[in-house]
Amino acid sequence: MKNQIRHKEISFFDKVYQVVRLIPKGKVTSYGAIAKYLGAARSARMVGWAMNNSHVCKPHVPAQRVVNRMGLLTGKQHFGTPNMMQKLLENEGIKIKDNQIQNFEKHFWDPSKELL
DNA sequence: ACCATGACGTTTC
DNA sequence: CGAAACGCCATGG
Repeated sequence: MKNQIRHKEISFFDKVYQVVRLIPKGKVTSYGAIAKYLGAARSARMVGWAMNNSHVCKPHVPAQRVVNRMGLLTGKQHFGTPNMMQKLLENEGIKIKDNQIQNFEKHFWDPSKELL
């Protein structure tokens, strides 16, 4: 992949990574919210795909804080071990049951609102 | 340029 | 209420 900045333009993926890094500890957001913040509300799939490539990203991308709109840990399988994502979130004070984040709205962090 | 992929989201059945 | 079908769009081959 092109990866990083070949010219001056920043890739869609890189934008996603930056937003994900801005998610406060103990907070979570959805792919759609990130996509919306990036101006591509209908590109939620791209956000998820960007996370798939997040493993090539330099620092640690807290992809565990990014879930689908229902607060479901859909991408936990991509953390190497199936329980890694849940454990990371629980370590931040988030309760999860059956891959579902409890009090999802309470932990939800909307970049287009909070970050502004 | 065309086709396949994808950690989503909405609608439909 | 759950599963499937569609839509959506950036990226790679």
